[in-house]
Amino acid sequence: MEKKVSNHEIAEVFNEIADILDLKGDNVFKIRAYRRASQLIESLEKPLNEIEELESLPGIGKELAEKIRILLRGEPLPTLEKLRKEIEPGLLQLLKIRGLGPKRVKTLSEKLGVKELEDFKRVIEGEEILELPGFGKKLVEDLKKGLSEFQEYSRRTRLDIAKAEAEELVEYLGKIKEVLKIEVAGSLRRRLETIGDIDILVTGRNAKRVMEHLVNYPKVKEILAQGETKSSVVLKTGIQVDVRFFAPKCFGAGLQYFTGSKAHNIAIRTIAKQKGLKISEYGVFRGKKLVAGKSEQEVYQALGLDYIEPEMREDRGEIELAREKRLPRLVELKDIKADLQLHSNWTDGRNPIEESAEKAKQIGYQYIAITDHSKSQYQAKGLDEKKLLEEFKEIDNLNQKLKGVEILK
DNA sequence: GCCGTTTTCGGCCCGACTGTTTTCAGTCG
Ligand SMILES: Nc1nc2c(ncn2[C@H]2C[C@H](O)[C@@H](COP(=O)(O)OP(=O)(O)OP(=O)(O)O)O2)c(=O)[nH]1
Ligand SMILES: [Mg+2]
Ligand SMILES: [Mg+2]
Repeated sequence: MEKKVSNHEIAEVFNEIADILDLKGDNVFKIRAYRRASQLIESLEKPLNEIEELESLPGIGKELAEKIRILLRGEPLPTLEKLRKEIEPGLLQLLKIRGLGPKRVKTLSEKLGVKELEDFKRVIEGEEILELPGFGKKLVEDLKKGLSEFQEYSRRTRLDIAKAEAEELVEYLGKIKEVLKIEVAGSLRRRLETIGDIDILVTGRNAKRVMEHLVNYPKVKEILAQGETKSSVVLKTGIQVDVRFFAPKCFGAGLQYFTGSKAHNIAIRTIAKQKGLKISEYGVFRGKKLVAGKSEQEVYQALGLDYIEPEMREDRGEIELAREKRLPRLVELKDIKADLQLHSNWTDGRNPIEESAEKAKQIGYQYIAITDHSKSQYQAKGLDEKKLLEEFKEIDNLNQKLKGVEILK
């Protein structure tokens, strides 16, 4: 039987290639091409082996398509095999430590013979490291913190957990009068399933005051950076929070930037450039003149694009659709008309049927279906014939009683 | 490595914060 190679595995390969090239100091644009491909593949819903024309994917050309085909066949990739021999493989994990990028890892490797994590743990406690160019006392202290976070926390957080954490922080931030408006941005706003960090955008009168308020949040464990427009902290849960402050006149451009994704940003900035414009988080500019920035709609409009919902901003073809006015309408909560899979407290469900029906009506459902287990599922308190008929009777009665929602059985 | 109604070669997004820097590299968003 043929071994199935997942999109994730292929994305990992391209990311590893990018990391190795980075350590070797290779061409930054080539590295970006590998990283972009990795990100794209990670975000695809369809398995790569079901995609007819790999070259039609944005950022996938002849070379990468061929490499994907090799990997899909389950064969080793010569490029990767060769690159792996050129560096110490143990160095790759060091890149995940905050504060350690390719240049510093390279220095540690060349000057102190660091080959892997264990070596780094040793030299970070020693004196030699302070002799290295660019490695001062403060940096070494920061790297120690980066190391302990790397060992302590998992890399990404589930959306629901991050969302709750973000809402709590937003409420706290809003307490001071200098804050006018707060928006959650980044992958949380794009509703990815997992979140790398919480990105929050604030507008108001006094940036300094806002940043002071942020670092005084009781759940802050560590301050990574605190500047005039941008600060980063780590919460006690290990989740990182990035906060950016903007004046109201560039709030839209700021939100557009901070929502991302990175690939989407690069794509729209490239389009702007072709049109003789420049986009940054401060607005859309023609020369020095600000032409858009108050709202996100303005930003997209300035590029001749329809507004793109955050959930679609992944540079997977949404920009082309926006240009052609062919973007799909996303399903919203109000579009959901029914729930056809509900258990009740007649079996293993938590709520009485009436409560579920009332709630359904409240959130705008037209009908629900009760699908309790039958007696073949005795471990889930499945109903026998007699009980089932009794339940049907209750449902009939409820349907008489309740208006505006129907219960199916 | 990718890409193109300005290009098939020569570009490739733009900016903030920090430390050790005497003018900016490195890392990160
Ligand atoms: N233009 C531009 N914007 C960037 C870049 N890196 C990050 N951004 C913007 C877009 C991102 O969505 C946003 C927040 O950065 P993050 O690193 O937190 O990424 P994001 O939240 O998308 O994903 P995450 O779940 O945190 O890994 O900042 C960049 O290199 N260029
Ligand atoms: Mg983020
Ligand atoms: Mg972030």
